[in-house]
Amino acid sequence: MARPTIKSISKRTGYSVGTVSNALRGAKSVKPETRDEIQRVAVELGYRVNLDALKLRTNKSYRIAVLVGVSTDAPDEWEGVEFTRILAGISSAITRTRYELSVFSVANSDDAMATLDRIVGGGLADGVIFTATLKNDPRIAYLQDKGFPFVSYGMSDSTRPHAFVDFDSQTAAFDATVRLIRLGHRRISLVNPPEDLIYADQRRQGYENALATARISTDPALIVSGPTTARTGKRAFQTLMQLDDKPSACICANEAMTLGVLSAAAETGVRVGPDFTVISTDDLQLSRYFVPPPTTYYVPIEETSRLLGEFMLKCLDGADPSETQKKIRATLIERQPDIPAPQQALTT
Amino acid sequence: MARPTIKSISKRTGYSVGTVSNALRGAKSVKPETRDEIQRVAVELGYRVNLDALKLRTNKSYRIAVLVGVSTDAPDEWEGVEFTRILAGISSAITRTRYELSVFSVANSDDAMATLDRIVGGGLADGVIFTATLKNDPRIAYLQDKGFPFVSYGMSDSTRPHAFVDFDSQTAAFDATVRLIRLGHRRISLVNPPEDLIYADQRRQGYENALATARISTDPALIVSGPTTARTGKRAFQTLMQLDDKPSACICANEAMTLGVLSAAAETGVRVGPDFTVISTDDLQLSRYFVPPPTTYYVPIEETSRLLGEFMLKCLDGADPSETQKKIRATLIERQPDIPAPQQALTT
DNA sequence: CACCTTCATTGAAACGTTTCAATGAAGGTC
DNA sequence: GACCTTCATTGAAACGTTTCAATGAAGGTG
Repeated sequence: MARPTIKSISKRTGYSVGTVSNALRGAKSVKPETRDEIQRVAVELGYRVNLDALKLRTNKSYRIAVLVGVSTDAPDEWEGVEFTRILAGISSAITRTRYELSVFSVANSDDAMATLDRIVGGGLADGVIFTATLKNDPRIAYLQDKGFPFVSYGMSDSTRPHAFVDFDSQTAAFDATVRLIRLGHRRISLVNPPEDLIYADQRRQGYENALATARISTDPALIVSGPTTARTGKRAFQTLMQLDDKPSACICANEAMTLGVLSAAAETGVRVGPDFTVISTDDLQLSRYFVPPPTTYYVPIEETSRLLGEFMLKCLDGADPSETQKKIRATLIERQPDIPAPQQALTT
Repeated sequence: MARPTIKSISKRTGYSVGTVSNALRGAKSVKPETRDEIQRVAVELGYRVNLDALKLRTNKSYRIAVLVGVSTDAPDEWEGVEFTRILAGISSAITRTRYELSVFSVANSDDAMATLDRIVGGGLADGVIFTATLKNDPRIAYLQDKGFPFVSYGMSDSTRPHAFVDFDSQTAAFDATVRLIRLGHRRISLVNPPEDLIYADQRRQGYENALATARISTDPALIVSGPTTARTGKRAFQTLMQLDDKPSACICANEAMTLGVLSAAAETGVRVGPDFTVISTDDLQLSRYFVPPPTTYYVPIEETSRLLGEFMLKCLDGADPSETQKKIRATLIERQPDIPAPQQALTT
């Protein structure tokens, strides 16, 4: 028994396929009773629309592409991004629509561009979602140029407005820095993601603003950046401990980096807490299990990702960018008592 | 300028669409020179096959569905599964084929079954990949019943053979247990995933075999199971420390659980190393940054996942199950010196 | 009653492929 | 030269939708 089609329903009810099609989509032109009857029969027969035919006809793909970056810089390292959550968030937003999620795994920028070209040129999706916006992001330039709908996780420096969901890194970094200054810290390190990411700048800005407000001079040596992995965190800590004037605290960009810093501190014999303070930024609430658990700025990734999906739908509906932009504030989770900065510099 | 179709090529070359279609697929019935000419023009025009039309006609979807489980039991907890890697692995296997990846996020078993029904009944994909096989897995029963191609990550207890890639949990658990016994441990705990998972049994089997070989009696109180999260690890450790006869070591099912155990140990004041030994199982090489870094059994998830993709393609090609089954052995990574078990029991 | 509107329905074309029976040209055999 | 094969190509149907101009019935107006 073949899969029921619009034609089966037509035959069964006696209405033409045109009417059936209209009825199923609830068009106003169909008499309510007719519509109900047809829909009833459709359910009875277990009818499901054939997406391929639909797509062919309408030239829509009913598909949302998600670009998943899998870095080849550090293939063995965890980057602290839980795509499961991101996908679940997007997924929950598009449940009950006709849309499906297509995932494209990309290794680098060239790969991403080639993939976008396949998607746009080949009609593989109606819209794209991607993360980690760059300064002068070529993906955004390309998609805006093509007029192809997209939502980015992370704002951009593009002059033309577009849909995005962003974590307010600047405020989080500002708050974290202020917090440390209040505790008496003067030498504060910023453990940052790669410099070509937009949010690296946002974090730096927040950090520097806080220092400037407190009239503390900035020191470039205190800012370390690299892939958002534990390895980077570990190396960062080791490098910082080589300085003549060592920091007494650091602010990490994500959980993986925090883990690396803690690991390096433990190896070096630096006691996190009394000697050195670590502040994290969390996606997963994972850092509460670190030793010791650091104070953190938390952003609920799944909820955030749901917004990505919702904005995507709005975009596809032709919504104005102003309706599809949102900055998310982090929640502070205090895990360490407010230990004041050590009175004398670390001597390691 | 619209997207070029087979018809554009037909017009341009003068050959009929039928010939063009055949030529593009390299059918033998087309004269080589004709074929070359058509293919040249196709490239020239930037022709790309319209997948929707193709699918409609052939009734294939050229799509592989991946079920991503996102547990709602512990929505806030990290389950230690990096889907990015799994997707990247599968992705790399199907690059250069016509297949694409569709991701379906499912919350629980019912959800998974409903999703499968949509996929199979709606022709949303040609094959399915999913993880974490259960005892008496309803997904496997359903798919085998429908004769729908699938590859599972994890073997099953189904009586009919099917494609799978599995991590050899039993051997890893056996080896870990033997290792601890050699170090003098007699009270060894197994921190296990939920009991309905096939690999929970495999781990238990390996563990019990090792104990039996050493003529050490088993104690049900030493086996704790729950979602593969840090929370479970933490609670497990706390529970174990309530026992009169406490264990001196434990074997965790994944990195998240290990992290939880380490966290609980630190809070309880138990010194991991001298007082208590932790052995982990790694997907991500993340545990090397734990404090202290535990010895671990590592399985390279990305490579493993590539196999999932390759087996899927073979299945779709009608390969025999015997060609699409593989058990992966873990690699031992020793991170702790071989500290013998403490001579006297823990007193916490 | 002739005419116009409104409303519900129909029928056919179109989307871009694949597939397959039919066509016709070229070459071989007797 | 009549007949049969082989080979390359053609033309049209089919896949399951949506869309839109056309149809016709019912109701309203003068």
